[in-house]
Amino acid sequence: MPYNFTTIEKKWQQYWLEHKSFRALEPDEAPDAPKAYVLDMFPYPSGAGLHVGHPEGYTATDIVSRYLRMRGHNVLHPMGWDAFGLPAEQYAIKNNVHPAETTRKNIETFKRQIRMLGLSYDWDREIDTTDPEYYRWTQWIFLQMFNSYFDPIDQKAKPIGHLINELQNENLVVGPDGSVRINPTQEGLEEIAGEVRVERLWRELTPIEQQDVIDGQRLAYMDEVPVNWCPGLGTVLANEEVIDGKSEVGGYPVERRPMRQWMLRITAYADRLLNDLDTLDWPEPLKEMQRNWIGRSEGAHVDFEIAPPDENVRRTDAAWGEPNDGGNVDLSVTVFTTRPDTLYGATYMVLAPEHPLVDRITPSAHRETVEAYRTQCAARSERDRMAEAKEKTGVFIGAYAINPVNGERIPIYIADYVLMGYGTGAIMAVPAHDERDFEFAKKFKLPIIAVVMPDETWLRAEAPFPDADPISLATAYVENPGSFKKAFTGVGVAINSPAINGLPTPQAKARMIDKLEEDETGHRAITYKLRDWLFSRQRYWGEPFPILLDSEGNAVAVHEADLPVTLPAVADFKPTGTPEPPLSKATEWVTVSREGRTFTRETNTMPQWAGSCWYYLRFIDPHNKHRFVDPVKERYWMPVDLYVGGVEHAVLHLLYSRFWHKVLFDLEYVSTPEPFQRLVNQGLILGETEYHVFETEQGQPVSLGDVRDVDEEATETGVRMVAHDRRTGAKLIGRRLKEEEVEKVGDGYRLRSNPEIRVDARSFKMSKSRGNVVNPDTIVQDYGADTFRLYEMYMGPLEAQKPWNTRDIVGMSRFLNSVWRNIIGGDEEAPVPGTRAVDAPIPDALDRQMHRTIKKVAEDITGMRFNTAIAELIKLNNEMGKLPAIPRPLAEDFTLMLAPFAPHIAEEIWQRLGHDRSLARHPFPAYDEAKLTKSTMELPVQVNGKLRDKITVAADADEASILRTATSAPGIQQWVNGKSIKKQIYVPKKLVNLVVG
RNA sequence: GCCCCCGUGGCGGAACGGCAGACGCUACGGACUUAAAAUCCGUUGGCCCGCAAGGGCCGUGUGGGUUCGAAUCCCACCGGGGGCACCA
Repeated sequence: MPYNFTTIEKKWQQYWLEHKSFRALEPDEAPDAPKAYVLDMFPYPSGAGLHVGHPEGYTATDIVSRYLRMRGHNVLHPMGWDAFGLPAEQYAIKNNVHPAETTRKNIETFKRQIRMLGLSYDWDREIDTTDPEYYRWTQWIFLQMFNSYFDPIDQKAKPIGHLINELQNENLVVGPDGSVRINPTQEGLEEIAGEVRVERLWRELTPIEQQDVIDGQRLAYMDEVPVNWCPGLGTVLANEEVIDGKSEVGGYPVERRPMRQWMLRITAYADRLLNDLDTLDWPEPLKEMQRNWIGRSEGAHVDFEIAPPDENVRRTDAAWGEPNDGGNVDLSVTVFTTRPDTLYGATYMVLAPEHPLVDRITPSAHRETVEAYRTQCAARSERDRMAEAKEKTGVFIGAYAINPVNGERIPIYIADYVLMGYGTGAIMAVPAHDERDFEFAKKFKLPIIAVVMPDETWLRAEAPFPDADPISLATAYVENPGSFKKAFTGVGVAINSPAINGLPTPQAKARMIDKLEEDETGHRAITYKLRDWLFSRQRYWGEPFPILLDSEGNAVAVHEADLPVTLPAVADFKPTGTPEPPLSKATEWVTVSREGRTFTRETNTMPQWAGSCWYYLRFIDPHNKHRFVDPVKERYWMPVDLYVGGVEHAVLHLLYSRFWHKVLFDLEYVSTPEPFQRLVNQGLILGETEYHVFETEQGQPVSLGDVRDVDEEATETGVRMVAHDRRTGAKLIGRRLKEEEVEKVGDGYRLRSNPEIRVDARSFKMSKSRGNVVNPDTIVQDYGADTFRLYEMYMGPLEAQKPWNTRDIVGMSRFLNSVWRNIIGGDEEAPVPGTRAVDAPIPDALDRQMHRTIKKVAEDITGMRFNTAIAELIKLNNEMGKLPAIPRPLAEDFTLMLAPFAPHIAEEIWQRLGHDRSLARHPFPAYDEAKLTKSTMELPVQVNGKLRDKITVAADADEASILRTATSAPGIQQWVNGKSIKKQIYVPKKLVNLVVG
């Protein structure tokens, strides 16, 4: 008779809520308890409700939280809603419901589902990012960024007032591009003799220039950047949402157009975001993803002078194009390279099509072709450019640059394989030693000069002829590297490079940089792939910016006292059809008068990620009306000790919130440089394994070996598998098979009805269109929350990707029923519930096992190895089942150990064992070291590494006697007789290995 | 193309360089039942010898290596998954 999980689970969920069993104590309430901040990535409450992936991570942190509470920790374990975002808004537009309404309903559903799992959240700390009381502080943090700059001296954020001081004191100066840098001469710029002065002092600027410098340094700033604008949808789209120049949704054309957008200066933090990864206890692959995303490259900036387009044309001639600078300014292009050692091999230069210098240096004869090419590039989105990456395109612009190391005139091209957004938007092309340059040079018949000698293996592999003679290989490479199959991009020895000949690549790089710095034609430089974060969206359902714009479009901060800037409750939140955000239609809201002047509000909103950048701080002090978080509480709780969530946020949320946190740290609002000390990624739960046979249109099955290009294809009703016949190329359709139609033979699955035919077996990501989504509601209804929790934790390692298998759930259900039967016994409906617990000592063997289990379960919970912890509990329960009655201490300790995993049934058993208080804060059982060992031990004995017998010896026996016992063991004789024992190995308490020969 | 992770029974998965397959599922056999389901008990990597008790051989994607000893460490290859992708 199964226990009644429905009643029991409802009862205890209500009990926990009423008693606030999981309330996190304030710092002064728990002066002696160690703190633990255990956090889940809070969900976006979508309309679909919870899927089985959510409870995986939530149960894991719940087990850890419950365990730590039982170990006397003061645990902060909160839950909230990341509720701003596009899906609610799309749904709202389609169905004409206000997004606030859908969001409210979705949160309700999520909350009900999460509560039904019995998770030990402190519900008094629930937060919702769309609540004005929450987003006032999101806006407040934005204002801190708006009012801060990144100080180049101390490499940290500081209030903007400090910037003005430093400029006035001339510790900082202004560069020609308006950037701020450290004053290169402490005495003043006039000291740089004979040089063209590029930096300017604060006092040399006009007030308007001064304001521009300030605005240009803010961590939150406005800038004109090219975006994907889709007039059909009336919004900008991310690159991922654009396919073949059309919108993914609706197929409307998309244009690239520059728009004035809010940006956050995350690039200033690139180095710290990179370096501090080393201090974090995060999965290495995830750190690697962030490292790649930041993409730090070391190399050099090299300046190339621009030569006149023709020997006979002077720089002042009209052929230079506009503006005419009178010949007084040197025209030069700076390139970034990671291989300065290949500078002698630079045979041409490539600029990004959008490079600003192109207009100035293209002679009139080439204007038309250049413009045509630029238009062609602009019409294509970044994504298309990547898709067509195989074929190199570009045009010669009619100008030349001078290679600074050898004075060679090299032609300048524009090509879209050079990106304006990376490095300087210009490269020196070294076709012999760069794949892309190699391809481009071959297509445009440009010279290829070898300047690095590859090793012989490479030469032999890539040579155009099968010659094996090393000398002729090397000669051939020097004479004609273009005839080889590809460019040599590895490290070798410098050749054809007078300044560095004979040097291995690393030294050659260093020497070349030194030379460039001596000649003042270049310097050491570091570049990042990371770009500043485009932070504004033309949407309704997001946080409004706390920004006013004056008549010139200059941004002014809203006073802190006027926060929050609430989202106006408009009826019309649909896109305007122009780049104007929907909020611009809220005319009353938009116009603001302040101090006698009229302003308009910024009508863009913040992106989905804003609210999640700092929510972990608000959980610490969710009801504070005066600060975003109280500093005393912040110091107590931070950092987050354990953070669990999916890997999909690796370079989004997890990078963004580290960045915000560092800004807050620099401004001394938080006490730790990093927010999340330990992070664990839960693996994806896939749908049940599916079997497909591929068939021709006539229904003829084709074996998997004769099939190629297996893929998925969307249909009106869902998704199907498709493939092509390897020989005929005919299209094949996958037919889903029932499990019993399939059998495993050898290394694959075959049709039971026709073993000739091999079939496809795999699991897919759960998706609505595939129809393989499992709803947690059903599982909880059929088996109960405790069984559901156990099943998800027992599936395998938390981090691993693993397929769902409903059939397996019954195992956990049986386990809990068996526990119930063992400790409680027969009828749980009895008026005075009895138990099978008796006051008797635990039998020795079982006592040892119990102590081993306590040790193992405790270690496994800390190490997040829940599957093996549960296996251990099952084993102990199986042993308990063999007893006529359960000794009370065993029943109690077992129940306490089970509690973090299956809290409802554990509480119920605990109560029936005669306790009138929840076990939530009852001490977790402790194990006795002395009970872990036996007086005798069993040792395996190997001969030549193969197991041949086992011996039983005293636990404290010495090595000599153990070896004596081992060599004389009965099962060993036949293997050593007539042979000499060459070596005896005894691994203490592990095994004996005899080497004979 | 580059980077990262992973290949163990019919399935999910255990195993500080030291007894491979813990634990669960499935399947099979048995008990209970008029019967079925549910439940409970037993067996369950493959091959071979033996009536049996028992014993032997082979086995962690493939091939090599290090080691007294390798699923575990190293090299190469094959297969799967993920990330980045014209990043100079």
